[in-house]
Amino acid sequence: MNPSQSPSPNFTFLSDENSIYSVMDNYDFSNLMFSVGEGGSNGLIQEETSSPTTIVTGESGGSGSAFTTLRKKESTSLDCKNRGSKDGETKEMGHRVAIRTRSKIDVMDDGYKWRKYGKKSVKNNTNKRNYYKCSSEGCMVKKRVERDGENAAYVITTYEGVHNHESPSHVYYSDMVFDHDNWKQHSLLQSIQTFPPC
DNA sequence: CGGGTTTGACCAGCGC
DNA sequence: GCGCTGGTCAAACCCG
Repeated sequence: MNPSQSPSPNFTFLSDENSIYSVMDNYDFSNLMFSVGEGGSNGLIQEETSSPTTIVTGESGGSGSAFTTLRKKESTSLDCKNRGSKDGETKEMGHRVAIRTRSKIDVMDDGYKWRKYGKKSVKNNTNKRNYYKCSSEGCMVKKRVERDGENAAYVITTYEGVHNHESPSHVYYSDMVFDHDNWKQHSLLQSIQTFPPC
């Protein structure tokens, strides 16, 4: 991942700069924590306990994944288990990214069209967890959205899988709207944009 | 009428 | 083996 790269057109939060500014009022992306787990073993984690936003990416299935680290650290109900693993084997479940964001609204408009298919109350969280699938034909990307059980001001959005299509609101966002000195902020979008192809 | 949401039921994995 | 829990399904419902 290279923060200096031009952003991929595959992902956009919004359709224009004004919208970006407006969404930045709703999502607090400052001081975000960013971590990448490659194969579950070489995850890099930069901890900032006061971070209003947390991103964790990684391939599911690794026993030492960043997901696991986050889960242990924050005791959230974020599901990072490797369901389906057996005897050390890992089952291909696709790329996953978790974003913990202090937000006034529950569902981040990430440019893709989602269809809700489930809602469930989970342990250690009084708030319901919502399940979404990408409504694009043939795209199996899923996301889970839930309020942090410990701090309802935070929303945990977990993306699972990779889109095999471009965002319906296929619009390039401008680097201008981001503070280039804030590498982490830029990385937030980069991490989501760089989903590998299905 | 088509597409999205709601919600109870069902299933599979995991821990005890 | 059993109960708990998370994830998914699908029928009913809602809305534009």
